[in-house]
Amino acid sequence: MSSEVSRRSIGARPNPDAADAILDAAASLLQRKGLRGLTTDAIAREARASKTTLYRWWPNRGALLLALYVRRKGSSVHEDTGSLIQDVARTYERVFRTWQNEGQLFSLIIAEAQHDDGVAEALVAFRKERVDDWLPVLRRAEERSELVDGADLEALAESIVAHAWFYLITRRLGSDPAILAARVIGPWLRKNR
Amino acid sequence: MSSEVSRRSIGARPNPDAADAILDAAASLLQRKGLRGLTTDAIAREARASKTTLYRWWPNRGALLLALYVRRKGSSVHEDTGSLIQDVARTYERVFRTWQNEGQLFSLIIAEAQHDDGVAEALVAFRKERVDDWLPVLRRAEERSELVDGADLEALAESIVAHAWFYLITRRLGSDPAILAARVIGPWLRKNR
Amino acid sequence: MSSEVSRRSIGARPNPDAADAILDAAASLLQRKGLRGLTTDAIAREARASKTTLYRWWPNRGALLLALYVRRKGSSVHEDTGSLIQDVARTYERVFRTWQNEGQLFSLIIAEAQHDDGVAEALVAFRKERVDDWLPVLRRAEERSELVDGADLEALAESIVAHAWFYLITRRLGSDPAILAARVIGPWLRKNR
Amino acid sequence: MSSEVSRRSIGARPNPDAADAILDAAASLLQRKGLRGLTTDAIAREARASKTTLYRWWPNRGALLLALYVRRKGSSVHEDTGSLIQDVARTYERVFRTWQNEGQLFSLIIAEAQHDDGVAEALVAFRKERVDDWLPVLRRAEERSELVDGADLEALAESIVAHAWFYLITRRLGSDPAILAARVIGPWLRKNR
DNA sequence: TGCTAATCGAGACGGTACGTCGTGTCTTTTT
DNA sequence: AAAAAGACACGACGTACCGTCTCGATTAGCA
Repeated sequence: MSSEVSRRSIGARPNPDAADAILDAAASLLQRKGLRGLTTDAIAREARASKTTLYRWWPNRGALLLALYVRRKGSSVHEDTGSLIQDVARTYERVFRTWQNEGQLFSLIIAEAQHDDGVAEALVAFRKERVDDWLPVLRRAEERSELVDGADLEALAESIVAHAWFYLITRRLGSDPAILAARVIGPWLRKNR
Repeated sequence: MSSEVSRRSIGARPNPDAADAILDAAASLLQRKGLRGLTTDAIAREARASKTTLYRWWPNRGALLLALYVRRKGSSVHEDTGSLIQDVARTYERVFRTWQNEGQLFSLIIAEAQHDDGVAEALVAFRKERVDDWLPVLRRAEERSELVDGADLEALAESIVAHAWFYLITRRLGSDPAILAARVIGPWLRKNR
Repeated sequence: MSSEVSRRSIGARPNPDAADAILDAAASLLQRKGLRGLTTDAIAREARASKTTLYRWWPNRGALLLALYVRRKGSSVHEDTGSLIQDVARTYERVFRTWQNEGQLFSLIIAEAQHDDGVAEALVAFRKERVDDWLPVLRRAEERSELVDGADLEALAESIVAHAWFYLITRRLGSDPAILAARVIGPWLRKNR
Repeated sequence: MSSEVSRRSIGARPNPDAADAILDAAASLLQRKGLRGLTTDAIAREARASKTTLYRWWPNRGALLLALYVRRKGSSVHEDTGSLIQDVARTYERVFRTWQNEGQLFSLIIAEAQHDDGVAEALVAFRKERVDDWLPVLRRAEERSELVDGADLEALAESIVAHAWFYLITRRLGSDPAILAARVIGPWLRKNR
């Protein structure tokens, strides 16, 4: 927690500590109680904040969840092992491990996007980021001649991401990341290597 | 509606008419009022059923929504145009058109699955069905030598489904089905054809 | 239980065993679960009877409760110790002890009487019986010159019963029966004795 | 109604207007629809209050009914005619007249008290209040030497109340209040007056 | 002996109420 | 002016109970 005992007004301007405390509280609740515990009341209480403050920072629950997810996911740097299939496998492994804990949150955002256009737009943008993150890695693989000729790198990137999300949604985060990587990347790899 | 005026017990066993009437009512409400009108109270009232009956058939609202979705989507017979890429494109076209109206319902089910294990299981089973639906089509394509040697048909089937869901979630149902099909299937197709 | 394993039709006429079993079951449930467990569903299940049978014997829940109470209360013979105040005290003691277990049932009947005229009538008749039961005892006390001159025996009888019911309703069954008897009877007793 | 159009939060503390509005609504419903119309949903709707608010003020329906009864019965000031028997008679007359309309409500509370400890406690307290109300009146009668020597005033007060409740329960509100008063008070009165 | 009539257990059904929960808005009091 | 506090309206959810109904099996009495 960024502030322990109490947090008061800091005068006639918003107090960023409040927003932090709210996100911290939400994260803690998610860890301890799961999705069902992630209510606006509980978050505010946990943060020793008021719902007024919560709604001053985010227009609705979905926006808060998204902010929470973005803050928690951290950077999406992909490794460079020299082998695309290994890069993908390691990413799947890392992402699945993360999602074991908070994949629910991501699913919930998907749901929230149905009622809230703001969340929906943010989700669309988020997808694009994830896909774009892959492009440099894929270009290097292409330079190493790992890929079939004329491979559509964006399509491949999207496929990688789509499969990750698909496995999250269908609750198969326990799958072997290496096998999944092979299945997804396989057809894009040059045969005679 | 399967029965108009009244519907009574048919003895010491569930009356399928009741379940039908409830699904009919839910479908009608979805059409007329949208997702927000799909409350258990409203559905029961519309069906002239009691909530007891509704909850006898489905353990919670999510399960009912899934049943509704499954029933509405109809059979998933894939066409056989003699060209896999066209088969996939046509399916995407059909599915996206359906989802334009009730994709929300499906997204909602995904969300509901996060805090309801029953719905989650049903969703997992649903995925398997969708994937299995594709296998015969893919086998025929293989016999026609459309696919690269040693193609993992199940992986391909899963990829087809994963992309569809991914596009739904990221709100890109307006995308060109043919282009998407080409991107998904492309790398699995034999080159020298 | 009057019948152990199963109880079938005995032809084209009601089977009294069924009614017995239902009352037995109700009594057992009341003992074990209290008033809240005394639902028509639970009684039927406990009796291995069907609700159809239950409602064949009694038109509604109130009637069943009343039958149960009447059967359980047994005879209301009052003792004759030679002292009215002792007679009353012993009766209060016995009745309060009984009500410790099933006074709730009696209160429930009072409630049921509000919606059901049949139960109401039965309750009125029941009061009259209780009052009349006291008259012989009071007459003997009068002959022993225990009472003030010109005592209205019916009024006294009613007062005795009214106080018992009042203590039941206001949950004071733990009161000392002798003290209560003295308070109720006191003013009716001749002083110089 | 204490507030007509809208009623909002008045800060971080309960708004008594809400409770008032709820009781008003309940009273109105009782008048118009009778006991069966007195559902928590209907009361909340009529009061333009939320069920949350209703249950914030009273733990359950029974408690609300009791509050309603207490408020409606008004003050229990007993008249002082200079004659105890007349005071009692007039009170019986007034109470019986009131109960003609809402005795059901009181009976229902008695019933509710059987499976709700909160209501039970309230009912017990209510009895004590009613009994205590009588004590000043009885003391004045004693000072006027109306009562026999050494009369237990509390016992007498309780007897007065017990008989009233008894007559309510056994549906004899049509009885002559003067006769009843004479029967109840008679033995407590000094003879040679 | 085969037929008829009514009961029985079983449990689903319509209807209706209850009490809980979650969201987003509001107002007061304190800083 | 912003913060904590928490009450508020709205409205959904899932549970419980009552009294009615239909089924298939059962049994006694009549033909």
